[in-house]
Amino acid sequence: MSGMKIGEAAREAGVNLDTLRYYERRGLLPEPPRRPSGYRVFDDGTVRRVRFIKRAQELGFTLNEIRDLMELRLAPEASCRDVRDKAAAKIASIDAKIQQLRSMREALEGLTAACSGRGPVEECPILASLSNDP
Amino acid sequence: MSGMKIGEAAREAGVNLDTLRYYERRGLLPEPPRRPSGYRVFDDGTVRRVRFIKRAQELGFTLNEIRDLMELRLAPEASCRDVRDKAAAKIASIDAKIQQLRSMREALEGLTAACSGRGPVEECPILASLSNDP
DNA sequence: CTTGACTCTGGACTTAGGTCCAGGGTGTAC
DNA sequence: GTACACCCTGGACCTAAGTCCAGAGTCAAG
Repeated sequence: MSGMKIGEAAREAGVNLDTLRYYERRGLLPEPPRRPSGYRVFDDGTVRRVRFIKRAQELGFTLNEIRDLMELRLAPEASCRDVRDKAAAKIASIDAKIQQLRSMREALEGLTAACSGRGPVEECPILASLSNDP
Repeated sequence: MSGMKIGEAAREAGVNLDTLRYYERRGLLPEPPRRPSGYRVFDDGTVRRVRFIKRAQELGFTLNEIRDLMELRLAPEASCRDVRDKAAAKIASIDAKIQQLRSMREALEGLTAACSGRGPVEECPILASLSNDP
């Protein structure tokens, strides 16, 4: 279905209509043609593009990274390897974040293990441990 | 060393001096006494309190959660169990975040495995997979 | 007494990704 | 011929945790 107004395009893509205008400002969507009234006219390609963005976001890419990824599609000299490299870098940064969360988890686990859950808050070993200099 | 001005207290605590004023506004630090000139006067207790905040942040607590945690210390009816429950809830939310990152990682891993790294970007299976409807 | 370092306030700015609003104009179904 | 849904713009607002700034006042050493 081609030639949609912004409301319909937003419904099709599953986003708020302000999000479409925001993506346009951010350079993630091309400036759409306009009707004489100034109304934007969207086509299926744009809707698919928005869904691409949403899926990439679910994989942890930021909007800037997604814009780079999409610009790669237009670069004649870009290779499949460029895309794979970006994906690999993203995997590495996800791994780093997981590691950080694990060590936070471990520290918290250690604290709760020391706490019986009984007694007044003044004797809580968790608070005590946070209060004492390391 | 008691009776510090804000600059020294900030150095002692290892934070920016604006951070101390910000914590005061956010209710994480009590309003300090003032000299006749209006200068804040900090004591060691405040410096320790800031270090407490910083350590709790490293464990993934937000400033609001830390404020709740510290208010617990003043509540006469609060028990050690309340603190342990908050820590346990934080562990659960860390676990949830790790799970989400894992599934992102897995999806990305699947995509890069499908990509040889050779060929032009038009044939990239990663971009193709992001472009196609799920 | 002057110089330089320090402090005060209120408010603006940052990153990321949007959402919402007011005050207009447009389109169309009845 | 009008009621109602839709669209436009620019800018304000949101969360989180600060950082920075201008313009004014204070303090300490030499």
